[in-house]
Amino acid sequence: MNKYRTHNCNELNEKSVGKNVRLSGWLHRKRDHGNLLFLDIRDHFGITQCVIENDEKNFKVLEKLKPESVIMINGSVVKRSAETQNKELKTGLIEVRIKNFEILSEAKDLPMPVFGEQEYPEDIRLKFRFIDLRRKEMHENIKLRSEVISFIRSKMIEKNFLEFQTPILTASSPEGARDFLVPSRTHKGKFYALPQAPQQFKQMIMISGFDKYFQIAPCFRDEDGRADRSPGEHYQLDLEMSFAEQDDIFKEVEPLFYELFSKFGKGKKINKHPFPRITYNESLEKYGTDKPDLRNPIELINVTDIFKSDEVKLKIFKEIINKKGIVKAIPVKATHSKPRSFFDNLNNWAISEGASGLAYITFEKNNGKIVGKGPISKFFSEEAIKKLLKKCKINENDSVFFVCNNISDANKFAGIARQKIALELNLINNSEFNFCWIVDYPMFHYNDKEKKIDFSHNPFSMPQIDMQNFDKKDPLDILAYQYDLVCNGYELSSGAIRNHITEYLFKVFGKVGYSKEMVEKNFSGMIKALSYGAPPHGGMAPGIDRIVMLLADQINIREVTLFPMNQNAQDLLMNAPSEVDEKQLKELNIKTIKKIN
RNA sequence: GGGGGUGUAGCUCAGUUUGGUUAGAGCGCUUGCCUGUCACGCAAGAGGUCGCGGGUUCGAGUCCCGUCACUCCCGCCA
Repeated sequence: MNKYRTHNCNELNEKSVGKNVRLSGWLHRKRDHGNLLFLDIRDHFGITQCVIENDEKNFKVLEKLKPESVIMINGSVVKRSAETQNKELKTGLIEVRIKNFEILSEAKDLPMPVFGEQEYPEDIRLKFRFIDLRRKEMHENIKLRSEVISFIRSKMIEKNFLEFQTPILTASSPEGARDFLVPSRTHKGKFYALPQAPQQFKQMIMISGFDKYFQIAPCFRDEDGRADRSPGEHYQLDLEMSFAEQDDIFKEVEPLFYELFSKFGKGKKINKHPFPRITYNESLEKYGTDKPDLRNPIELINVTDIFKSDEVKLKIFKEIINKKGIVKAIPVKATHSKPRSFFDNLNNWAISEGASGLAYITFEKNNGKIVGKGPISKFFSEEAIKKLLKKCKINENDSVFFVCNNISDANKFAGIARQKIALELNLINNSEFNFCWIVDYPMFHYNDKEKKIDFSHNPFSMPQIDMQNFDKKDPLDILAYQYDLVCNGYELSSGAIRNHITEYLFKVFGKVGYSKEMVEKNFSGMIKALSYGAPPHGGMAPGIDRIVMLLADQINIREVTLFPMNQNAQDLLMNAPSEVDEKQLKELNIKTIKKIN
């Protein structure tokens, strides 16, 4: 017999009545009636009510014991009388009458309780994460994370992917995020880098002839945190396939996600695969972002023409249009019952977001005719109103918001406003998962600051053009076999078909100013590997943390991470980062410079 | 690196707009009472550098300046 327990705290039921049992767990909650004491004992599995009366010699000790102390109790299972049963609890039909007990570990006064659903400051939760993780919601989230990973792993193995580990200490490479560097002791003055992703390794696995690979891979990027992005490290389902085209990868991944979200999505509706494919340009045009929330029914419309014409006399917009600006309309249905304050508040919100405001027109029927209302309606001719209604596919109950700026800023802000307005109007159905692929990313974009062409995504992606015609085309018009998987406005994954032809890779890098020599130097392993027979290949890498976040219905990634760092990339529990001994630094040939303020 | 929000008891928060007696409530904690609770109940009590520093004022939790911490966002994230 196990020394600590005969049953866990979720196991006992009516059939156990009369048995002598031993339970171990945390003292969850005490209810002290003076001469009668109820103790809820909790473990990973559940809660069992235990009871003791004051004629027992142990009564006084238990009465004083602090919550969250770990105890082992011996007792007998008794049936509760009908009126004292607790239907909420799986073990609520019985209780354990305590005969004797042992305190296995005593708890001090708690910085935060485990019992209850009260919110607690995050720095305290992080500092005492081991207590926070005992709390029901966190415990469930982390359990879900484990189940999600197990599910993914078994599905991937079923699909004949092989799971491999790749190095954690590797080489720094240009492009991408800032690296975490690890100084080398044996090679003084040189550094390893933690991998931002196993990108080059997974390509080499294909080149090594393994056909399909996956890994639940840690990725390290020295970037600042966000609610949906941990600073420092995160996990990806890294996968790669040989002799695969874009559609082959989609076909492997779509059912995986469909099944995963069906199984763990708490009954939320999922759009059936194949998931819609939306081009990058179309996504920006319609949703103002490359990670659209398709639960939001609003679609942006370009109405620059209307504002350009003499039918509209709005001078500020015309000036911006003359400087290559555009006007994006955000048509919103059924706003007729909204008070003036609704529109004013949105305007104030826009200003607080750094925009100059959010212009709008509402419509109503007057003498059988639809007319525009609101501050800027006077600038519109009857004809302009007609055109607007037609183009935006709306009627007298609706309204249109306008954003006017240069193309990229107009799209970007219209995209944010689209989501804000939908949230205000409750247009987003939180009981569905809406997946789509964003495809046809541009290979390059123009970097305004540095006045040069840059990679807009992964430099190893295959351009959607023959190598022979590559130089004939404006690089900014070249698309890549590069795609994202998006769900409910979150980017879940990036992926690409890779460029497996060294000569072509040199050409591509050449466009952003890398000489052949620089590519050979910075990506020597990769170039070498591609030079001895590389299969065409591609893959992707969905973010595990974000998947679990969506499934757990959380908006903060720390809620699904066991031991996360705070926004300033500090581990408050382990005290990382920390200073190290002078001796350690000396071995590494490293001197720190004290920052002078 | 920049912008917004928050900071009052161990925790959640009120009080700050309009400066004025001894800074409050709930939960938790301590003590006492209580034999059927499951957010047990009842009573009493302890607990405060109002984030920190400076300033204005007869007087600052409240006004001003600075600063720190946390958080959200921008930048960054091939």
